[in-house]
Amino acid sequence: MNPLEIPEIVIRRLPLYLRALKRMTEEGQSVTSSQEMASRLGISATQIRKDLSYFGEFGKQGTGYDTAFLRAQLEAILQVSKHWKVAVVGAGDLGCAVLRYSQFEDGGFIVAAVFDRDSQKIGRQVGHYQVLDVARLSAVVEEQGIRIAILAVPAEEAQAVANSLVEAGVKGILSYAPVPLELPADIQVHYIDPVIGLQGMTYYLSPS
Amino acid sequence: MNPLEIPEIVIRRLPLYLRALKRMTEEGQSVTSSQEMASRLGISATQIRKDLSYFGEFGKQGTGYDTAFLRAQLEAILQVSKHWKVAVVGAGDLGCAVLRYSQFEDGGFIVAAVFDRDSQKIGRQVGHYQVLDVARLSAVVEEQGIRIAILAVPAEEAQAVANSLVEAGVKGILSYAPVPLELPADIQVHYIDPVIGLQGMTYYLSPS
DNA sequence: TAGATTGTTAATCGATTAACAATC
DNA sequence: TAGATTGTTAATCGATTAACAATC
Repeated sequence: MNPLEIPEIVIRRLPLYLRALKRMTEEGQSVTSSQEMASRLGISATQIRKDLSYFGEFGKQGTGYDTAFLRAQLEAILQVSKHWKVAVVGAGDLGCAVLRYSQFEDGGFIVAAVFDRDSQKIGRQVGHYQVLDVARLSAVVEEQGIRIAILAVPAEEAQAVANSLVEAGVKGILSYAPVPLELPADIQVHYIDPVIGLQGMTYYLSPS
Repeated sequence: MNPLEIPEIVIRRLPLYLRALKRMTEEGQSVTSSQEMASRLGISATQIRKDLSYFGEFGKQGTGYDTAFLRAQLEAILQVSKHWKVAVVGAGDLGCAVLRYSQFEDGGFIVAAVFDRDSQKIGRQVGHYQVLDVARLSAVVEEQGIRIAILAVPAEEAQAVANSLVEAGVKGILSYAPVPLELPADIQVHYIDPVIGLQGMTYYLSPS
């Protein structure tokens, strides 16, 4: 089965399955079922089984799934069995919060470098990292073979920084900047914008 | 047309349209077209017109849309013409970054209270806010009529805090905690998890 | 008028789900 | 064996898109 044929929406659900399985293995639970995962995640059991079936047969009829095995399979599929180096651009409040957020490491990512353009911040220590001059971005990204970046710069700078990142070899960008980036089609981009999330909720709230 | 019939996926795109229109009006652009918005947002022009048509006829054939008018319409539809009070729970790195994030106010939200359970943090000043004891959460949320909360507490505490919030009258929760919340069906929940976002990208990256 | 662009219909495309044989 | 649960097919459901009349 050609991986290119797997719907992106399926791929986007796999990390949720993986997160649930991690928790189960950490809590010592060795077996689960599509039914149980479904009730935890609020996704139908059929959909979970269908999603997994794109990649292989991981369960046993009558029994369910071995949590550790399925977890390892999903980590392999998502390519997070090993850690990816990540560059963080922008050492403001948000960038710093990102640096101190331990979940990245658990999830398969290690911050390899932090950049800012503000001379006030360059050289400072944040968490275990020293903030580097964004002028060195290309050089460091290339040297270290960094493929993933987290963008935590103001909206006005986001496109320019994203361009530099891509030019330096970055293939995936997680952007916190509230602006749609224009990048080559082969670059993976994911946006995080809390305001967009909130505005999608207020529609459903009765007016106050 | 019954608002309940409008697909959620349509509602979720409206904030993106709104954001683009805001930018246009701020830049002095008075007219746009579905075509132009499409190319900015990476969404098809047909889809944008279809989405808008659920709510009315906002454009002029041959001309396009008045940016200020359409912006105002979308703000009304999404109910963000006025500001919503928001409670932030958790005054760690992430909570503090949220407090200093100016986009919320532009987007229609005002932080009305900040809570933490750590006595080290209670009473401290963060941005313009004083951190309150989470024990006072119910009382303050009820008093102030707060309907929306941002959850920035550790995974283990998230469900319990969410329960308190809902009991106190909160109807929408934006959660940064990496755990699926179990809440009544009428409560709006939106999750933000950067790790989930990154793991959905690594699938597509060639192994390093 | 000619050109542009909307709003909408119908066709297409894709995702979800119900049902069930296989089998542990 | 009986009960449980998988993997998969086919049917259903829903979202996107192509096409175009309406009209500014």
